[in-house]
Amino acid sequence: MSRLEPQAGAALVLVVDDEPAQRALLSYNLEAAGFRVLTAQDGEEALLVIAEEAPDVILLDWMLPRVSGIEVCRQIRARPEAQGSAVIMVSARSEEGDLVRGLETGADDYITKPYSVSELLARVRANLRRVRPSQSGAVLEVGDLRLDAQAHRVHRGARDVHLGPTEFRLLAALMERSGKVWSREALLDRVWGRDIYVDSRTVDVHIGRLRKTLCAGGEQDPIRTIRGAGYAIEDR
Amino acid sequence: MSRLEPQAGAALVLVVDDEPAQRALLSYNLEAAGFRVLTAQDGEEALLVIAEEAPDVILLDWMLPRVSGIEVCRQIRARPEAQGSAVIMVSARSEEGDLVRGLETGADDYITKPYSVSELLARVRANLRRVRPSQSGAVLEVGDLRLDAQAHRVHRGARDVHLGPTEFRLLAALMERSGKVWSREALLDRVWGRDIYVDSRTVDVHIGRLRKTLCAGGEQDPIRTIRGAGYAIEDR
DNA sequence: CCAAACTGTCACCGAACTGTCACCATCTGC
DNA sequence: GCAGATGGTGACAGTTCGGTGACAGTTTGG
Repeated sequence: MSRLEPQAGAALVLVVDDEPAQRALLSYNLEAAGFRVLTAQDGEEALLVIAEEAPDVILLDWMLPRVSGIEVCRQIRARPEAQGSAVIMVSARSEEGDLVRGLETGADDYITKPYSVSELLARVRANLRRVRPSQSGAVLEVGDLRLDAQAHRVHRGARDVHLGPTEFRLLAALMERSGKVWSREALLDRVWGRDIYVDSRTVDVHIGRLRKTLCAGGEQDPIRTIRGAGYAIEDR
Repeated sequence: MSRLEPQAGAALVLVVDDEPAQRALLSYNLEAAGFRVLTAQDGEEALLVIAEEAPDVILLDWMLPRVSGIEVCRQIRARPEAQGSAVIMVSARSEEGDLVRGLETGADDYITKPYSVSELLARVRANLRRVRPSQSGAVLEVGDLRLDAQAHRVHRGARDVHLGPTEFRLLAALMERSGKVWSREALLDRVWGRDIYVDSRTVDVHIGRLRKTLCAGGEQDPIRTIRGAGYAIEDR
């Protein structure tokens, strides 16, 4: 496996582990596979990072000092910003009770030590595929809309629709969670990136442009405006 | 665990296994946990069922006659109707290569035999939570009222109800604790926020508007006024 | 190097939403 | 039945919010 440069659009993985050596090992392997990696050494730090960066996948060590992993997991799941993240618990124990408790608490998956690098990466990718379908070349479908992330192509029914880069990412975000209401801030984060500063009204303008293009054939508007809250895309 | 009747809204699980005894065992346990269950004895039958019923979760045995589970998994993933399903591979072998191949092929999860019933159910539920987020959480229901916080949407029976932001939050508060009597002050706190000061009669006006909208189809008023105390919403 | 495509911001407008009031119907205790 | 308290509601005016055309700056592709 060759070393890849993490790109701006690469998936973001948060590693939560109290042992520096573990963090370094995981980070190294994940970065080598092209992921962007953040680390935290305890639950408290993890929650801070999550609030700021909204990682796509969270690797959470079971044995944390002070607060147990399961408790951290529960806290993470209680945060609205973390709804879009997948949580993978990492544990030295393979006792079934732990597994069950972990999953019931809201973890999405579970890896038992010792694990191989390929298993780790497979798990991370499998979860990523679920949480961020558009980042893994999947084809998203909502109603008569089809978005092929790999081919960078959008169809409305039989019609081929051309979108600019921003509108494309915007539509991909909306379609990834159809029905979910995205606030303007969440969309800015997701589509424009965390550190870019643009006026939140800019989202409106792009939504307008997106609507115009999507409905150029006289179709019904698939984007719903929720006054005071944001936008959502919907099947009907 | 007591035996539950599978309800109309219950999640649908497809069990694919060639051994009748296995199918029966899995079906029994899943049904006992309240799931609706379908079965198929090979990949071909599975694909037929998937096309017709679009199950939420598919439990796929690795060792199938004629066509291997991994091949079936690939075929399932190729079907657009199966995009909304989670695939859990069930295997007797725990070799890592299989796991990796399974996940890379598009399986969402993996259970190794022997597994316990609680592990099975935990896995199914965890995957369900991902695939059908609305079936496990943010939806409030009281009588024929349904409020989906994620989608910011309200239904009265089959009718789609449109509410303004304030009415939406007001209804959400009432529904969150159905039966509880909310004083005007408590509602002001909860819906308008602690530091905003508005006349407490304003609550009355919004309750009135809410009632009008909720009963626009001639339905019964779901909001009860408790003279001298406040308001409550109720199932009846 | 130029034209076309794409972006972000602004200003303006209409629609939606809000809070308050006045007036009336009910209810409560006496 | 009466007076006072309580709750329902239509009207209204002020405010906020979202849609959109215009425009200028920037990037892209040939």
